[in-house]
Amino acid sequence: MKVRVRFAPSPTGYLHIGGARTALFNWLYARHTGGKFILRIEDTDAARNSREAVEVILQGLRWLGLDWDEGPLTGEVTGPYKGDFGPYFQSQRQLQYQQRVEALLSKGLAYEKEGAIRFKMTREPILIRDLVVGDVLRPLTDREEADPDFVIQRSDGQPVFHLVNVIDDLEMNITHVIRGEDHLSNTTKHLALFKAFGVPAPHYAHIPLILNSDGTKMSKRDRGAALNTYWEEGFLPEAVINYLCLLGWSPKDNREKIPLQEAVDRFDLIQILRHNARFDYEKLLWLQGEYARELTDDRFYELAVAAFTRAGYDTRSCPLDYLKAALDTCRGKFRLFSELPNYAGFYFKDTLEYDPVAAAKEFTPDNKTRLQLLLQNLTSLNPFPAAEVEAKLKSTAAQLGVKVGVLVHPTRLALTGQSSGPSLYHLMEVLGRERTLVRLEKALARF
RNA sequence: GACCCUAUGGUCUAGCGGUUAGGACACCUCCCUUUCACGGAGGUAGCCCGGGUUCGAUUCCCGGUAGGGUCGCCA
Repeated sequence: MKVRVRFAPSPTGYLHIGGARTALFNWLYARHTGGKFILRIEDTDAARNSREAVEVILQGLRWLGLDWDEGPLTGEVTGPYKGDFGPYFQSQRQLQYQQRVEALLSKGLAYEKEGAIRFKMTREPILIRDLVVGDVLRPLTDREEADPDFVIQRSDGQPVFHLVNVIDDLEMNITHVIRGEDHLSNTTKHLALFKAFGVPAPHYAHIPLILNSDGTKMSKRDRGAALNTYWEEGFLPEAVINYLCLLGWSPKDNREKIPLQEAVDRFDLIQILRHNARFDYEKLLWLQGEYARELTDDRFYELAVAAFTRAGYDTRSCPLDYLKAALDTCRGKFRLFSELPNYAGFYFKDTLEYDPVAAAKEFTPDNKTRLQLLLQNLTSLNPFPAAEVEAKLKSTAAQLGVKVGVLVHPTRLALTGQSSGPSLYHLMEVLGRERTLVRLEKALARF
């Protein structure tokens, strides 16, 4: 039988990083097996339902490159979708749920109480055969012992999660349910429902959760919990995907950087680890740097401009040659695109603010004399290529009898306002003779 | 409270009935260098605890501890 897996998020207004990994593992398994990856929106709770909330999920998956074979095409609940098992919004499948509830009632497997419909739950322990966790025999808890049955339809007529989840998996012919381990205990309910419907249950694979770096549960407000913050901060989707692959799964060959296609080739459910993983932002950043260095020029420019725009810079109004030359000096020097405006904003500003700590250290009487000489020597340089600038800077240092660094640091501060940045000689070439001289003069006035 | 899952450096992990327990991130030192970053060379740091099985347990079993999860007319 062809593998059919699904990712079934609830539209809560954001896509949790753990949810993203669940989607990724489902997607990997579908692509690995040549099966189908289905997106289904669990919007049974009308209060949470909004088009925007669904769009957040769709955008997140699209950004990561996790394309779905069946599911909604827009966030509109009654909108277009692809696949033969739709609609893919639970709110649009009320009829199916009604019929199933009727069936259970007529078979005596469910009953009404105080307006709600309750399912007659088995009293016996249920065996869960999990592909990741192994065989789990789960008896009832003490509370369940006291009242084992559970509500499948609220008194207002709305079906409840456990019910709709099972019915949809059943009717969409889902073969493998890959979901967070937080559902492991609930699986007995689902197994009992499948049995009541007289159909075999899908295979289950409960994957461990992602925790905060301090080991606590990652909730909505925790740093890094919402997927959209990653693209807002300038992360690359390939870095995020790669990192997520590494949480709970390993290619087992001591490599960390895994091309997606290779993950697809090698992924399997039984290799998934059984313990929770803590989210390590630093390691994600490292992978980000790895991928950032490999970007094509065009993509690099595009992401860089987006970052500047987001930070309020109008880079589009400056000459393309200048823009590209400026960005070229930044390649490989930073990891997150959100760092870029601070790193290289000096290219696009008329007035610099000097880092006060660096200014106190570099804008000294001794350095004033030195920069004045440098300014004088540079004035004669025209044109202004990096190699010539470098030679001039070094000869000036020699003339002053100081190491090059002594001259470099105040010069960098004068030209960029900062104590670190792109290669000084190259950024001077990009700024050009005029800007460089003006900035040196302005800085000298501050001494 | 009951039930379930889990346990290799700070973090992600590889691994095994006998290994100098491997890799990566982070951290520290040094080299390279105009700063930063990259790169290169080193380094600190680990099998949760207690029993049992065994000639021998990090590895298998049991117990404890710790962490996580579930027990909703939330999903």
